[in-house]
Amino acid sequence: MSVDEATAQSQACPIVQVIDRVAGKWSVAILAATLSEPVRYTELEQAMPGISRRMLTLTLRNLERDGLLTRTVYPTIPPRVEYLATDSARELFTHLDGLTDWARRHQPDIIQAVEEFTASQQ
Amino acid sequence: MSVDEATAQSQACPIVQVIDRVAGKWSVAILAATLSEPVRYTELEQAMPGISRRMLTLTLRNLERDGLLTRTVYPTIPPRVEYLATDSARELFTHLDGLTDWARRHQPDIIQAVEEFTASQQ
DNA sequence: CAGAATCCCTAGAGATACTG
DNA sequence: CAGTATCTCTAGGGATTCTG
Repeated sequence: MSVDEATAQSQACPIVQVIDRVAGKWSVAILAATLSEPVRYTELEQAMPGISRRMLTLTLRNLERDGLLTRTVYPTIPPRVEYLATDSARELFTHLDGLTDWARRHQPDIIQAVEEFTASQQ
Repeated sequence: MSVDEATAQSQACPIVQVIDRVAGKWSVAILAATLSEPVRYTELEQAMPGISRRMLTLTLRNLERDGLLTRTVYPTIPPRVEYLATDSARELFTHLDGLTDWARRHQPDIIQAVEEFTASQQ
């Protein structure tokens, strides 16, 4: 691939779109938690140690907006809201497996590269 | 996968590590441009329309630090510096193809989902 | 040519308190 | 229970200027 081709591809690049959609600090974790079964708001809050209500709600809204998550409200008292990943999100996750493998295989290399680089900067 | 399993996986999650490494605004584009041949600093600057020198240098340094890019200095006058993606980065990119396919296939769905969601918020 | 240094501004994210 | 509403802080990123 030439530099120009790379540039053109990067502009409307599908990969960039995927990354943008999933780059949030909690997005992947929340999707992973809702892949196989509906999960309630409070369950998610407990499953994500350290997340604030604000970020939980914001991330859920974004995922719902992008069609990666469905939000189902049961109008009971007290209210009950369940979140479930869509087929689209499940399919996305199958493609993430390749990346996961890469990360696992190259983790030592990366750590070493970072150490060497840091050392070379004194 | 249970909620707890998803949580545990998300903590030291390899996927999160990959995303963190590639989530920068210009990282993927720069890697793509240097995949097949060494590219000079100025060539990169011209190939990435809109990038500032600051971000170009910062992104290059991060990629170099993570072992995804090599930086070769030719001590000539004027100086000449070439950047080239490593094998590690090239292998990473093969795994990005799956994501690219997903993005291309689901682009219409996502656009529609966003439109419907926006509409439903009045 | 290939950067380093500086200033600034905004979006992402945390903490806390309030509510249908 | 499942959210809003504020306030705040930091890091990512842009614009501009300086230099070996």
